[in-house]
Amino acid sequence: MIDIKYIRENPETVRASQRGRGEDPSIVDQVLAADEARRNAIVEFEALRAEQNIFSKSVGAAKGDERAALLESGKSLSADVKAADTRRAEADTKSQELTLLLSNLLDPSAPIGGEADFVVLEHVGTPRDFSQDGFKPKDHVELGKLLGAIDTERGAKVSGARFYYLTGVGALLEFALVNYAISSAVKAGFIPMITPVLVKPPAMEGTGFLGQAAENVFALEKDDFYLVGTSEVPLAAFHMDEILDGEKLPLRYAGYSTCFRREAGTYGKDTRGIIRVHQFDKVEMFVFCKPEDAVAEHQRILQWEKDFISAMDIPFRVIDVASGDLGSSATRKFDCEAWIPTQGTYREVTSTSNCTEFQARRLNIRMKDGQSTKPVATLNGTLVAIPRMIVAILENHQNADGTVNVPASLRPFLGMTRFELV
RNA sequence: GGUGGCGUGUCCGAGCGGCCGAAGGAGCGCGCCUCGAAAGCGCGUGUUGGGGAAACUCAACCGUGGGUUCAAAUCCCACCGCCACCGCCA
Repeated sequence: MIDIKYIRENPETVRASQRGRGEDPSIVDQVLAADEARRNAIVEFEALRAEQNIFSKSVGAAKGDERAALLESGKSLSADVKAADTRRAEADTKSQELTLLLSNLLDPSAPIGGEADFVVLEHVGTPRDFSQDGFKPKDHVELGKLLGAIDTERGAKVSGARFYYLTGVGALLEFALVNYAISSAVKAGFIPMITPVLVKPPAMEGTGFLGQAAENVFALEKDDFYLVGTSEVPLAAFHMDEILDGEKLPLRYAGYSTCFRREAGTYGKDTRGIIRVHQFDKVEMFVFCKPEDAVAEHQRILQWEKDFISAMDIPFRVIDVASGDLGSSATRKFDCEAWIPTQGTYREVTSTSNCTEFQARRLNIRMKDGQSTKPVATLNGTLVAIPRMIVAILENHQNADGTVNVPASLRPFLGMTRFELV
């Protein structure tokens, strides 16, 4: 949510931001109109209520006949107050609903455009030249089968398309990745967390996933729960309705959870393998910090992401995601994309967003800063999303015979240096 | 799933129709005392929104949402959460 005061004072900036995202700028004017109506309704209600408060006190003080007479006249006042209260509540709801439709303000340095208009910020490492090694790389599905690591057929049999089993060394690899991720996060000062994956509507709404992203959210309608698509949701909502001590910021959490995604509108995209699946595990970084520190913190999170991928010895690049592809909460987003040999391209493995105060306002998370109380900034970033990292590791570190070398950083966690054929 | 109890300010805890934004205590802040500190004493100490240069003032907030009433922390209903005991269970 954008601060309504800010919208009032800078409507043109907000309109421009909406346009930059390819969203409707006229919502801004609807928001302003609704806000005006809301404020008028409040003034009206408060005036009546003040009158009634004075009246009620006089009744309390009166005795006998005088009191009985007063009681009669109080009834119509009471009805007026009630009506004004109803109007106030309606105007408030309307204004709230409209304000929630607005996406976060755009960082002016974010590239403008759609999914394809990202800017490449840097390349790290060099894609391996398999012709030098004298063999054609196998894709992760094939390698997964040879190593007994991934079973997509049985995943489909049991749960349908985009489901899979991690088996044997595949399962071990997940545990190693998670352990490596959590232990390095703890070293960096993060508080490790295991979060709920079912959340109630306010948590989902507050993090901004029920807007344009709603079609990708699994819902348990019978029980009024949503399945989270990322632990960003329960981590952000962890401090919902709280006032944090400014001295204790930044608060950094590393959450491990399963993630569920409907992947609506991706029919025919990445249907092979485990690049795009309905369920996977992920370690997510989430930070609450002072608004003025958010940009620097965003860079820190990006650095932790780069460190992780580098530790896996995977070549990757960093992109500055374009305005139309940010999601409603982010003011700016950087993705790290790993080189996938059999696709001959870079694919997103991690992503970090600066949500400024957008989520904090929706979730009512504030900080004490000296005398004043104001919303905090929130940021999130992937430390490791398991399936995509497994894809990158298997494909990049494979040998001609189908065995796969284990990256040095993972060896202590796996107790092996190579995945052998089964 | 059953039964009983409970949700009040930073915390503990009283209030159970009007004089209650709310006693008392702890904590915290300021001052006195002291070489300094503790103890002691005095004063102060919630949030949000509106008006005002300010003093100040108006409205809302006692788990959440409804209802009754001229008037609700207080009565009624529903929901949520917590605690205890019983049953069941990873």
